[in-house]
Amino acid sequence: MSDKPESRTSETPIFPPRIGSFLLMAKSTSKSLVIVESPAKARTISKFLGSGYQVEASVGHVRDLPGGAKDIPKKFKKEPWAYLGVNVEKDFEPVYIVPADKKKQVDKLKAALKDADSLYLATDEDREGEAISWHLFELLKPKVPVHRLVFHEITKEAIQHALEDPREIDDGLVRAQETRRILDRLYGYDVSQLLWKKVGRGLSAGRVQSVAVRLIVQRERERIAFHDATYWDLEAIFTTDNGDSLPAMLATVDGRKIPTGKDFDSTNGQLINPELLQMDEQQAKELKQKLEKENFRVTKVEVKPFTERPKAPFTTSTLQQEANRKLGFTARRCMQAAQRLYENGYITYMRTDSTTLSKEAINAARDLVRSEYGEKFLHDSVRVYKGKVKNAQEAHEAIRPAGTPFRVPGAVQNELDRDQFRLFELIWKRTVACQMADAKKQRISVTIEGGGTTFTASGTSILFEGFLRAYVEGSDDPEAELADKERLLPAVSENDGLSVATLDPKSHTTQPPSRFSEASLTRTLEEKGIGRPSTYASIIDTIQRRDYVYKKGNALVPSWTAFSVIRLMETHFEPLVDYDFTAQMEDFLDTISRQEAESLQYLKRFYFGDEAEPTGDEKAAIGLKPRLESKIEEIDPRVTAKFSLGIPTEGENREEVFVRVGKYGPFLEQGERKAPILDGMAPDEMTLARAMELFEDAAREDEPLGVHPETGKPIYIKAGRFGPYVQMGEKDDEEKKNASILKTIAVEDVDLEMACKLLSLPRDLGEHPEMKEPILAHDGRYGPYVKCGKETRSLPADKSPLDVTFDEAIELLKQPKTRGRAAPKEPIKKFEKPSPVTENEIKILEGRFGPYATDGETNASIPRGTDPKEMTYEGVLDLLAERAAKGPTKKKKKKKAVKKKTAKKAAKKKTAKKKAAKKKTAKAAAKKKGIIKKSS
DNA sequence: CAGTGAGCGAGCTTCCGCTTGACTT
Repeated sequence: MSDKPESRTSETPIFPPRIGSFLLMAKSTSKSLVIVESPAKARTISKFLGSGYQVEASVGHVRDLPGGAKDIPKKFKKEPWAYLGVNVEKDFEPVYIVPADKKKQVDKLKAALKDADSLYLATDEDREGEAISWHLFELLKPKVPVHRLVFHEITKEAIQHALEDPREIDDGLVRAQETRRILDRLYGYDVSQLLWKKVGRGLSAGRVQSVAVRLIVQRERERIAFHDATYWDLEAIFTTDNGDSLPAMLATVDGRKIPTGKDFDSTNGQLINPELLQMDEQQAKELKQKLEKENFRVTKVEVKPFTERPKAPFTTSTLQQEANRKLGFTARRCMQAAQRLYENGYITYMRTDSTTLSKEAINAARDLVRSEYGEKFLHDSVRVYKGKVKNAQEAHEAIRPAGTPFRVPGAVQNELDRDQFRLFELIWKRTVACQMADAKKQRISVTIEGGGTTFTASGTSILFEGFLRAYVEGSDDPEAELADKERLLPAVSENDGLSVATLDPKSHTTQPPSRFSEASLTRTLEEKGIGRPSTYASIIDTIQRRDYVYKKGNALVPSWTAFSVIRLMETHFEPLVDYDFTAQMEDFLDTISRQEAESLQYLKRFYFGDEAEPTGDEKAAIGLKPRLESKIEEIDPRVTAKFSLGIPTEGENREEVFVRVGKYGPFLEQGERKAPILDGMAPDEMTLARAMELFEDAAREDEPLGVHPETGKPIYIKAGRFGPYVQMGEKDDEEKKNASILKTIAVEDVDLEMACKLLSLPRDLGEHPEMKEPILAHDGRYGPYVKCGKETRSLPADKSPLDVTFDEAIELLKQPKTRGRAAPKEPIKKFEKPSPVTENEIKILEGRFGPYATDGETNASIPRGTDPKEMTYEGVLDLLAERAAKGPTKKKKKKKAVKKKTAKKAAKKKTAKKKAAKKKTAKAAAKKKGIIKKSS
C-alpha cells in the first residue's frame, strides 16, 4: 500500500489542473470517474449518467488527523506534538492519514481512477464536502483532468447542467474546514487530557459536547435553586339560561389579580408583585362560600380571529425533535430509520440543515394537496421557507418523500417496517402540509362578574382547518399542546345572567423548569449553531457514554461528574464553554473561506494567545496552551469537585454538608462522616434534608448475610476500595474481620457458607516437612498464594486457596521464585542473532499487557494487529530502537518529583491509581448492594 | 469506602464531521 502519511506543505497546489487539459491522450473506451460522498447517491446518479461514467462513493471523509498513537506516522512519533497530530510548532501543519477503515475504499477509488480519463469530484457543496474533494485530489494525485462538480438536486437535468458547468476546488472553504478540524482537535485533546489528570480517566471535553453538558447542568442548577409556591383559586362552572355549561377560572377579587405560575419569583417562591392576591386553602374556601349566593353575569365577550401557518419542511434537527415528541424515538433510532428510508429511495437525504424544497417537490406536494384534500386546502401561492438556522450550510434539500410524484403512505406501508413507516408518514404529512392553506381559528374570551370578583373563560375554535387536516406540530410541553386543542364555549352575549353550578377551590404549585429532552437539547444546540446534522445523535450518545448525562424517561439528567467538569471549565476555561463560542468560530471561518482572514493567525491566537499575534478581536485570543500550563498547577480538583448543600440548623451534626465527586463517584461528606450517593438519584433531589437521611442510613448497619456459626457475629457483604469483601462483626467491633471475595467468585454467589470459608483464610495446610514452618493458603493483593515462612508462591489460575492441598502447596514451594508464577513461560519466539546493542538474546514474550520484545534491557510492546510470530529480526530491532529512543518512562521521574514535594500526596496518588483499576468491580458491587437494599 | 506479599514493560483514554457496512445477536 502506498498510502504514506502526508503533511500539507505550502507548495502543495490547492487547485486541480485547468479543465480540458491533456485530452489528447484520451483512451478509446473513454470513461469518467465521478466521486460522490454517499453510496446510495452514487447508485442513483449512476442511473442518470450513461456508460461513459463510473460513479463511486468516498463514503465520507477519506483522510483525517491520526486518532491516537497507533495512527501516528513513525517519523513524528517522537515529536512533542505527536499526540495532537498537528505540528503546533510549525504553523499548525496537520498530519493527515487514511484511517484504517477507509483504506479499502481509497484503494478502490485509486483502481477506478486508473481506468478513467477524467475525474469529477462531486462531493457535497459545503465546507466538509469541499474538503473531501480536496483530500481526494491530494490522495489520488490524478494525472487526468479534474473537475469539481456540484448539484443541489439529484435529477437528470440538474446533473447534466452541473456537468456542463464545472468549477474548481474552493481553497477558502478547504482552509476553513481545516481550521475547524484543527481547532476541535486542540480543544478536544488538550482539555480532555487535563480532565484525566484532574477529574478522572477517560473523560472528555470538546467544543460541542462541553456546551451541551453545560446546558444540561445549568438547567439542573435552576431546578436546584427553584423554590416552589402554592396558591389557590376557584374553578367555576356556570350555567346559562339555556342550561349550557360554561367553565371559567377566578381572575380577580376586589380588583386584585389572582396570580399564575409566572407571577412568582422562582428563586424564592415569592410573588414578584405583592399587589396580587395569593390565597391559601382557607381563603379559597371562604370565598367559595361567599360566592355561592351571588349572582353573576357576562360583562364582556371578545372574539379574536387569527391564522396559523404550517411549519417548514423537515431538517435533521426538526425531524429528530418531532420523532421524539410524536413517536417517542431517540435521535439514534430516528436516524437509523431515516437512513434505511434514504437508502431504499423513499426519502431525500436525511442529514441536512435546509428547509428548501426543489421545484419538483413543491409541485408534487401541491398536486397531492389537490388530489388528497381538495383544491380549497391548497395554499394560493407557492410557499417558500427561508432558512433561519444559524450557520446553515444548505448543501441538500429539506427532508421529504423522494421522487415525483410522492408515493402516498398507504401505498408503501407493506414495504416498510413499523419505525420506517411511521417516520415516512411523518415526513410525508409535514411536506404536504407546508403547501396547504393557513388554518383559520378564533379565540373567544368571556369575562364574568359577580360578588366583587371576575371570572374568565376562553375558548378556541377552528373556522377552517387548512393544513391542520394533514399535520399538527408536537410540543415539548404536553400541557401547552393540550391547551392548543379546540375548546368550544357555549354561545353567550354581554349582560347574560349566569347561575353558579359548582365552585371548586383548586391548589396550584409552581413547577421548576423542565429538564432537557433529546428533542429540546437538539433544538437548543441548533439554535446556537452548535453541532451539525450528522452529529446531533452522536452528541447525545457521547455525553451519555462519558457518564455526564443519563436518561430518566425522556429527560436528560446530569451526573455529579458533569457538575464537577462543568464547574472546572467555567472557572478556568470560561471562553471555551461560552454558548457563543461556536458562533464566533463560525464567523472567523466565514472570513477565512472568503479569503479575507488568515487561518494561521486565528489558530495562533486561539492556541498561544494574544501575545503571539496581538490584533483585532479579543474573543479569539483564548491562549489555550499558556492557560493549560498555568492551570495545571492552579486547579485543585478537591475544590472544583465539592458542592455545598448547606449547614444544618438542627440536630447533632452542624457542620457544612458537601457532595464530593471522587474517582469512584459521588459521595456525601460532613466533617468525618461519609455516605454514598446511589445511582439514579438526580442532583436536584439531593437536598440538605435528604443528605442527612443518607448519613443516617449509612450509619445504620446493613442487613447481615447471616451469623457466623462459631463466633456468633453477623456477616455483611460490603463494597470497598479493593472490590467486594465480607465483614464479620459490627463496624466498631474491635475483633471484626474482613476478607476479600476471590475474583473467581461472583458476588451474588456468596452465601453464608462461602463467606465463612473466606473468613477462615489464611488456611493452615500443615507443617512443611523440611522447613518446619506452617504452610498457609491466603488471598492477597496479587491474588491467591501460599506462604511458608518467608517464602511465597502465587497459586495458578485454576487453584483456589479454599481447596488447595498440602501436596500441591509443597510442589509450588519447590518451584523457583524468580519467575513469579508457577513456571517461566515459553517465549513466543526467539531469534538466533543476539542484539547488536546489548548482545543479549532477543525474545518475544507474552506479558501482562500482551506480547512484547526484549533484548534484556529494553522492552517494547508488539503493536496490536501484528502477529508476534510473524515478526522479523529487523522488525523487532526497529521496535526496540524506537522504544529505547524514548528513554526511561516519564512516570518514574514524575513520581519521584511528587514524592519530594509531600510524601503524603505521593502516597495518595498511589492508592488512587490502584483504586482506579478496580473501579469496575467496586461499582458493580455497590450497584448490587443498592438492589439488595431496596428489595429487602 | 478494608489492608495482604513479589517484581518481569505499560500504554491508552480524548475531539468534530463526513459516511456505511462489518461485526455480533
